[in-house]
Amino acid sequence: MKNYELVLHRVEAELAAGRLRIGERLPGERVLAEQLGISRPSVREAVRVLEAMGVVRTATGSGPEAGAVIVAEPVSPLTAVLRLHLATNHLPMGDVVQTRILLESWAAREAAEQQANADELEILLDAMDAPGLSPEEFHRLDAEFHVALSGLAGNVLIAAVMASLRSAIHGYVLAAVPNLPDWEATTVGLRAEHRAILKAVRAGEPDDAADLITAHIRGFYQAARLNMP
Amino acid sequence: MKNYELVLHRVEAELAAGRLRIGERLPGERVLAEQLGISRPSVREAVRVLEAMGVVRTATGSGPEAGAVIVAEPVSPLTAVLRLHLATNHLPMGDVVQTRILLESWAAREAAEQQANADELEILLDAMDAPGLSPEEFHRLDAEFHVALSGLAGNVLIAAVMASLRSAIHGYVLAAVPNLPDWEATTVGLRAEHRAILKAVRAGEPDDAADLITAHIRGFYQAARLNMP
DNA sequence: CTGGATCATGTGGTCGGACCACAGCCTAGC
DNA sequence: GCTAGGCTGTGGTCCGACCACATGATCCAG
Repeated sequence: MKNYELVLHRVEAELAAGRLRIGERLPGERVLAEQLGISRPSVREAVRVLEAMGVVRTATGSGPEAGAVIVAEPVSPLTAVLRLHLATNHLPMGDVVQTRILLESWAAREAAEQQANADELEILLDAMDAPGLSPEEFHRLDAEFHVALSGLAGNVLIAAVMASLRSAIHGYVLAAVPNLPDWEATTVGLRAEHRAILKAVRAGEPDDAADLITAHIRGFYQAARLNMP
Repeated sequence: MKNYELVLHRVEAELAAGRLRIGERLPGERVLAEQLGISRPSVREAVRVLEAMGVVRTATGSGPEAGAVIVAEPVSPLTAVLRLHLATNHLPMGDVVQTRILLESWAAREAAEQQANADELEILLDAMDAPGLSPEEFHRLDAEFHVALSGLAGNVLIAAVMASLRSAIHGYVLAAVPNLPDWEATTVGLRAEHRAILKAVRAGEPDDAADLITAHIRGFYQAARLNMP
């Protein structure tokens, strides 16, 4: 058992027992080190891991905002894991796309069935109609649209995974933009597809919503020649 | 920019560029520290994060197995993230169950359509027929069956997520066993359902396979009173 | 008495150096 | 030629120190 794992187990146990809640602060690194009988560097390694896992947020200084504060931020660690494993080329892009299709078509179907409030989606689509958007800006709004749509289904795990997928592939998608024959024409098509998806969700047509978003995702990846399932 | 992030970015860049491949070793901590102009503790914090992310595996000693070796192990970090966030109670168990149903029914459907080789599943089911299995042993085999089934669809991301979900909830499921009215009777039912699922996959009946596994998962969580969607 | 400038305090961030345990390699001795 | 021992390089751990930062108490001037 490595020393820093003592801290990880301790924190996880206290979280599970409810003795540590979101918004509260971890004991100081020096205190933690003395309590567990280990050195401050070992504690720091554990805190770094917790930070990477989205469980704490560290800040210098004093006051209630400083120190290691318990948070619940599952998106950034999932993003980091996916990005790193995409970088190793042991996570095929095709599998990511397939997963997106599965999650998003489910979410669209659920959103349509629940007649979820889709006003936020419309704001994003309006923003995407602005002329002269750079590919980077356009894709960021596009990602926000897809993530927001996934969130409508009300499942925080699936929403987090979707947000992570989008963040992780952000760079790859932008790098593939030059593969597109005509960027302007592509945005026109994507915007129209988004509107159609929104319409289906609002109309309460689960099958239509799911089919439209499946075609939307598949179509883009084929056009951009990001290798496909 | 914190110092240890220098290492993370460096490693991710080298992975993406193909200069670091799986099985190769990271430079020694002392070397890395000097190359980046930072201290060894900072390097160590970064290595710990990479280890937690399943990108490297560290070992002491000398020889090709020692040091920080590049690996691709996405399951353990995903498991850790899910476990920690389950511990914070900001990840409802119901959402996890819903996600399982979505992923596993998809995987069962795919496996049935592809007529994937399901021999491994049968070995697991035979092992589950052994009399006198403890709930812990039974559930471990059960988890293996579900993960193996998810793997048949051939999507490494979905398989990794499924494996993580099972590992993360392992403890919670075992803790819920006392809620069951009759453990022995439950195992009889679960085994029969597993056989039915396997049969549907082998028969190439995607709809049946998906429906059976959905009912299988939902039924167990309702019986064990792990809160449901 | 009021208000702003200043310092004390406690936090994480970083560093250098030191020592240990471990595993493989290499060499000296048989 | 073979074996046993030491050598070397790896991560694992610790100590002590200093820095940067944000806060809040304190002090002094008005």
